[in-house]
Amino acid sequence: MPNSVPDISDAEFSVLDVLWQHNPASANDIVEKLNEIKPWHEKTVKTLLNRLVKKQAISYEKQQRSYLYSPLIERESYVVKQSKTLVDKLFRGHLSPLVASFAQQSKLKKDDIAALKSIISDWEKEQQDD
Amino acid sequence: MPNSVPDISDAEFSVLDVLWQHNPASANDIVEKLNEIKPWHEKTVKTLLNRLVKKQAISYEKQQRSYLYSPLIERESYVVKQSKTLVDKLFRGHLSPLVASFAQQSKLKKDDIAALKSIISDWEKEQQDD
DNA sequence: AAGTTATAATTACACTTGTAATCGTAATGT
DNA sequence: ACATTACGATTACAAGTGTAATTATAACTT
Repeated sequence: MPNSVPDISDAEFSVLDVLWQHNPASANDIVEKLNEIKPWHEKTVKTLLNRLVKKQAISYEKQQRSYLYSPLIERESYVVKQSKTLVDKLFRGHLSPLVASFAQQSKLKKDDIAALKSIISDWEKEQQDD
Repeated sequence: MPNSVPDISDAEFSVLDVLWQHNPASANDIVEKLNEIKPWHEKTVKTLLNRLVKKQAISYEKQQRSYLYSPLIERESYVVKQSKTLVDKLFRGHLSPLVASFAQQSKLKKDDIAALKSIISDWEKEQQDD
């Protein structure tokens, strides 16, 4: 069975996101990195780490006195799951209305357009191959 | 100040989504409609309606003994806010990686592709106009 | 008018989340 | 060896959520 991704709260996600960037990492490494962004108390971060361990989202390995943490789930899996959940909920599974919404909000940049074109042409290429 | 959209839980969203489809509606109308999808007790739905009223997401109008509820926030506003939140969180504000992810998961249908092309050509047209 | 009933309002209660503080213990300094 | 400290583990506690049950009240029935 592929990747069953547990529910992860917003605060927990921020911790995970640091771990995805570099791992394994000690609690202190994570606290330091996080503090560039979030003014969270060390104790808070440790709580979040514990909860992530309980949820089996991360693992640790004892190293002397402290632990080295690593992600157990991949960012990709999480991203795919969350994206699908949102698109299903808001657009009944269809992606294009989301893109249209961004377009209407002028949230599309030339980079995005170029990327979209490339995605489309790849998609069309693959259609032929089948 | 434009639409300040309150935080809305998943269960509350389901109720709101029924109201967006047809309003105004009585609590019973909503319960009935919702029960096509969710096996929720009438009491549960009433609780959710109350919470939505408190959050100022919906309003009501007394009609004889019961109330008629209507949305106070537009679905569009909610959708825009949630979409932006997700894209900011997962893709640092860039939409195209989300589309790429869907493409990779084979979640793009011909309809989506056609819609995307149209969005792109509109976008390009507008660039000229400026 | 009194009893019954349909509604809304209030209360309940366990679980999750944000945000730590405190406790126990193993390592470190002196 | 003993005191201090640096960790992780346990506990805390209010707000939000899911999921109703109970209570108050206004309307309908007889």
